[in-house]
Amino acid sequence: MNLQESAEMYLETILILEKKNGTVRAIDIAHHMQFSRPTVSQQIKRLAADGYLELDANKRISLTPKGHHIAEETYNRHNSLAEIFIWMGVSEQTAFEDACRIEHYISTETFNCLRQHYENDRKIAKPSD
Amino acid sequence: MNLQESAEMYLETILILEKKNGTVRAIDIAHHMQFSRPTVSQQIKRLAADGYLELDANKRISLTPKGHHIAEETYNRHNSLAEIFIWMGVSEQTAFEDACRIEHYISTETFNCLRQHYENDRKIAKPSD
DNA sequence: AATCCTTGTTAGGTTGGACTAACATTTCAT
DNA sequence: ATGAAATGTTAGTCCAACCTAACAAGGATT
Repeated sequence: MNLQESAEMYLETILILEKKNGTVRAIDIAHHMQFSRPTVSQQIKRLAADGYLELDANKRISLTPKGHHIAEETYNRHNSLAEIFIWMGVSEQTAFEDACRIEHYISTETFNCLRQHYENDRKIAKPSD
Repeated sequence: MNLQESAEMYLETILILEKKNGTVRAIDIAHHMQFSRPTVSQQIKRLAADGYLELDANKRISLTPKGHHIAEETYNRHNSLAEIFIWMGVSEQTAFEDACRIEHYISTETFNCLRQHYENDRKIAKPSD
């Protein structure tokens, strides 16, 4: 699989907008990601061609199972990483921003170890103790 | 400052080669990074123009203080992150590979919290305990 | 029905960072 | 000292991912 950061960001954004609005248009993605309409339009076309999403007759965007899977994975990773960083004392904003970049570069192995470590550790003590 | 990943990688590589060989040529960088000679030649020119390194009469490359500072920072971050990941149970290879990508995207704040956490935690117990 | 606003698309440009082919220069071995 | 090998540079290409300008299509209002 191993998509580029860019594609993962689009898919994650679509998932978020789906949860929030029920339905997703290109313009919503453009607003959310702060990209121009043409840029989003092109990327949507590419992601559709690659089977990550589909457009209905009204240009509503929906994730295919393949796209949904990646979106969920990215979304979960993002939130988990942020949670861990916050727990370690990072400010909320920085934690989310860093998580958003790192989520695309961390391997499953390292991510799992990090989460495992966090869960074990949390049982014993808060870092402030 | 906030250099691109690419530039940081060049500077870190130069530092490593400096430590290893004493002196650094473009070809050594090309071999180490697996890039073509022209690619390295161009990037060296750019980094020199931006004041990160200098070339002597024999085209030997040396980091300016500005370049050295970034190289050291990147290098340390790389090694620290790898160390932390390994400590959490990640395999050596994955730890270094992930660290190499993440080092360019993690903020100072998050990096510090991570390292702080690691150091505190290590005093108490190894993760295997 | 004509118009306007929103949304999407097309065409073409820019930038960063890689590439190959070809040329230039330096170094080294004989 | 000369010819070959190694190294560096120039010129031009490619690709991903962004951009703006301009056009196209649809719907709601008057």
